[in-house]
Amino acid sequence: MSNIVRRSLLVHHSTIHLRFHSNLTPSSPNSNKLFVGGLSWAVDEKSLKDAFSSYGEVTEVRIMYDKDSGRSRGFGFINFSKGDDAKTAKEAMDGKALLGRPLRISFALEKVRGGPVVVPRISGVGDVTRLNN
DNA sequence: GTTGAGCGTT
Repeated sequence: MSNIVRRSLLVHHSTIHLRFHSNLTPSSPNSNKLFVGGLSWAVDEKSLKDAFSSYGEVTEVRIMYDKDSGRSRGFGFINFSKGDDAKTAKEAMDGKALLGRPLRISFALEKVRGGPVVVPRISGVGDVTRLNN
């Protein structure tokens, strides 16, 4: 009888270990940067800074605007001087409404340009003999 | 004139 050809999945899963920041749930006040979402399209940096500067010293407030329309994308970033204040502001303003729209605050992911980019080193794939050494 | 979850440039 015909034998069911077993799919030889001997390809393992390679040894690609994608290491993220090992923190998929940024609930740690280790970062002083807060991600603010759910912002109204009428909210500006001044309003945010004015609303968050009351909980701590805001050193940086950045709202992402669209390059086509020039309207705010509805999210921004707030940089506090202390992570503790950021956590306080987060726990304090998260869920609250600003300009008629509820805010969604969470710790921002450190997007660093030219940061520690983890290069997946593929090993055991073909006869790749040290192409990257 | 609109829309509605998300993660950004100097």
